Parts: sequence; C-alpha cells; structure tokens
Amino acid sequence: MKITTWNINGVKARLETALAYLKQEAPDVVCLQEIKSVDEGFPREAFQDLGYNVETHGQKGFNGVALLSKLPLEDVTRGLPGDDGDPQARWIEALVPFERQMVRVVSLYLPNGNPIGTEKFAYKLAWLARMKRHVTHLLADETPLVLAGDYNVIPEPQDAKRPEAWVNDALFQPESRRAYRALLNLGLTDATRACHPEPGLYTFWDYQAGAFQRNDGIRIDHMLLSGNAATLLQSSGVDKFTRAAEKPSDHVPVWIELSSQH
DNA sequence: ATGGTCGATCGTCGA
Repeated sequence: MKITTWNINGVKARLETALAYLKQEAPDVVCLQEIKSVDEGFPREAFQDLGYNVETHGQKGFNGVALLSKLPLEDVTRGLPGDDGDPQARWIEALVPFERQMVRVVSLYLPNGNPIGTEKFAYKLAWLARMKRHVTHLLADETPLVLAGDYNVIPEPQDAKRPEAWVNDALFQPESRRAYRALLNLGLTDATRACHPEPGLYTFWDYQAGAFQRNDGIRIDHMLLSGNAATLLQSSGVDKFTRAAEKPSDHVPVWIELSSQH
C-alpha cells in the first residue's frame, strides 16, 4: 500500500497539477494539507473520478486537510483532540483497510509558528504538546499508525541547505525541535530518514529568490510511523520532480510503501 | 538590510 502526503498550497490553484500527479503515481492513500477551502468548496468529484473516497476538514481561506483513499475510510475524526475551542483545521484521521487488518492514517498540518516570541509560536508549541498527548492515546491501540503531513519542523541541521538561515525561524527553534523529538521518543520512526540517511533531501523550497533553482530547501514534511507500522515499511521517496513542473506547490509529495511481504 | 513570490480574496494576511 502506497501512502503519499502533500501540502498542495490551495486545492483550487493546484487541482490540475494534483490530478495529473495522482493519475500518474496512483497512491492508495493521499494526505493533503493546506487545501485552503471549506468542505463544500472542495472539488471532491474530480478526485472521486480518479477512484478516491474523499474526507475533508476545511475552513475558509487558510489551513485545511484532507484524506483520499481508494478503499473506504472509516471512523473519521476531524480536528486534533484536546481543545474543542480550536477553530483551526489542521488534523484529520481515519482507518483504512490494509491486507487483513486496518491502518490508522492521519493528515496533519502543524502550525508554522512565525514570528517567534508571539502568540503564534506559543500556539505551535501548545499544538505539539496536544499532539503528543493524543498520539500517546493512539499508540495504546495496536492498530499500525501513520502520522503524515507538514510538520513545519526542521528536525536537524542536515535537513536544511543553509541551517544558519533558519536559526531565528520558528521551524528551527530549539523548542520546536525538542517537541518534535519528544514525539519521536514515543517510539515513532521517521520513514524518510530511515530509508534515506544521507543529508540533502528536502521537501520545501520557497517561491522567492529562486530557492528551488539554488536547491535552497528544507525537509519539513514527514511520515512518522508507530513500531508496528515501521515493521511494514518497504520503501519511501520524495517526488522532487513536481517542484520543477508548471504551477508547482512550494512543497513536494512524500510517500511510503507498506507491505507485510518481503 | 531589504525584498523577493505565491494563494485566497479583493487590501492584506499567511507562509
């Protein structure tokens, strides 16, 4: 089973780009972030025509996440549990049939948190703490867990072409990185890093100042796997070629292949 | 040091 995560930076602006990619790569499950659409405005029929079941958690203007799956999605949860008053649409989880069992898949869009020293950064850290609490609950279940999305965290210096350029950015703050490590320390595996230990692998390049042409990127889109999901991990990849196409997102798709066969 | 580019929406914020 191939699972892909992609921050598409607006589903309306990216519709033709996204459909062409999905037609070509045909992942079984797709986790989308930054759909920037309300649920009623999401072009679900276009994805259904490619054979996907569609579940969205959107809001007006910003944020918004979605799950697409060729097999039916069950037990859909919208919103990160732990704060019913949070209006920001950044989390959707569901169960997906896999072989003779189920896998729990999450599409998440972690807060950016810039600028540091503001309520936006405090919200990012609070969100990370809330995510850790919820993931702890999810891990108490034996269902394999895949946490896919835009984490807005540069885990290590090797995850940036120019780490020195990010020292005052919320994505590379010690507090952000510490909270991300605390997630990993629950027993999660960074699937991309597990398959590709070498530095220089990025998932985001700013639109500005020719960042992609200079390969001035960062790795902030991650797939974290529970232990029993990591056992199923066969391969992973980052589809950098999409960043060079017409009307690209500033993020590229990240994928994993899961199977119990060797 | 500043501005540089996109998307949603239509002046300006968020990234």
